[in-house]
Amino acid sequence: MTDDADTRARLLDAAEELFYARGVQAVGMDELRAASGLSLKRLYRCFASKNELVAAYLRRRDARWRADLAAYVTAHAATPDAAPLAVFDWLHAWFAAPGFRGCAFVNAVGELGPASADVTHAAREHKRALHAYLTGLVRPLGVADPAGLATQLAILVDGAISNAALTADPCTAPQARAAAHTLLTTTPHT
Amino acid sequence: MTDDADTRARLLDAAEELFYARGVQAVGMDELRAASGLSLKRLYRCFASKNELVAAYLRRRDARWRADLAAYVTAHAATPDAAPLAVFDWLHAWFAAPGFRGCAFVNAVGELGPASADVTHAAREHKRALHAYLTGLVRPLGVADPAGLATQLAILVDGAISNAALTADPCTAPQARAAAHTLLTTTPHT
DNA sequence: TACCCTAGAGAACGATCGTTCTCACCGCCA
DNA sequence: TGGCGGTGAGAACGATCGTTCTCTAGGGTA
Repeated sequence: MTDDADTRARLLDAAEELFYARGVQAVGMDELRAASGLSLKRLYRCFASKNELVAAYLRRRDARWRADLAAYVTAHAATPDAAPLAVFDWLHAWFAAPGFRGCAFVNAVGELGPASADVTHAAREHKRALHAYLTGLVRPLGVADPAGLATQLAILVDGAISNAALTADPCTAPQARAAAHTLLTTTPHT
Repeated sequence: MTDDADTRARLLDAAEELFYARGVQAVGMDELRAASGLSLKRLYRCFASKNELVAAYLRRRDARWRADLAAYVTAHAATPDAAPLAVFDWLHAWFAAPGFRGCAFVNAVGELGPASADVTHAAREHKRALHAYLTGLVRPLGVADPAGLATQLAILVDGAISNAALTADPCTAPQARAAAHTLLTTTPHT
């Protein structure tokens, strides 16, 4: 058995679950070995170091998080106007889900921050991609400044996540949704 | 010399600088000893464990952070209407300050989270106090739902902090301020 | 059957962690 | 002057970390 895609997936599954639930530094490589069922040798053949594994964990989580969000929005938004608000409905469900513990990228940067350039880069890429997605959602609405409005929505998204993580109250999401609704209806149109 | 207030202050100064800059787990007790100039014995007489020191660091940072914010707002807000917006001007200056690295409480909870009840409690108290402060700022404006509006403003504050921390762009603050302005002017009044 | 390459299990390693202990030393009261 | 309680400096301790190494076992090929 070489380090094929299935092996990587199993390892990343274990890494995501443990890293997100307890933080990066609180999870040791031996625990990852036990959770993934792999041997240490294969683990280190997939990722040469813990840093690489952490970076891969963040990259995959970014892709999956945004794919889940986009799938929900396209499934639940009947009209283009409803799409930006559906983002906050998805957040509401996420906040209430067991194991929710805030933004994995904010947590990772707060924990490792300046010590790991890979983590900082992955987090920055995540936020940039989210902003681009939100810009795409508001552009069809014919607003005057899609990028600026997307930035304001992104601030609401991040704020809702942080607030929900600290207060453990999922109802932060409806409040953020209401604020987004206000911003969307009062922003100037072309 | 006993563990008087000056000793505690020096230790907490060092702890705040190091914990905030590099994360809690990345800073060892020996480094705190070197940075504070205290001996390990006195250090452990002030705080019986690292956990207690971390909790004290967060409590003092909460008090100072909110005092600084309140002082700025009272000094720079000419009218009650300007007060909530002044919050975001203060954030703007903070984001641009050297060493800014996001919300200390979000970072600490993300790093230690479920493993430390004291940290979670301190962070929750911080957010609760901020919400109470914002409620006090919007109440004189005669809005219909001061607490709800304060929650929305708190979401903007947290979102601006997270965004600025990840993107290293202080201009998140003006965008959050603009969003706050929209919310303030369109909220129903009594 | 004999050989060899690889994999798994886990011991080993050096570093570092939080915490405690040792020990020489100093100011203080009798 | 002579003990004495408390101090600072740092060694020591057990635990745990990320990473590497050893050793054994097994399966494919000639």
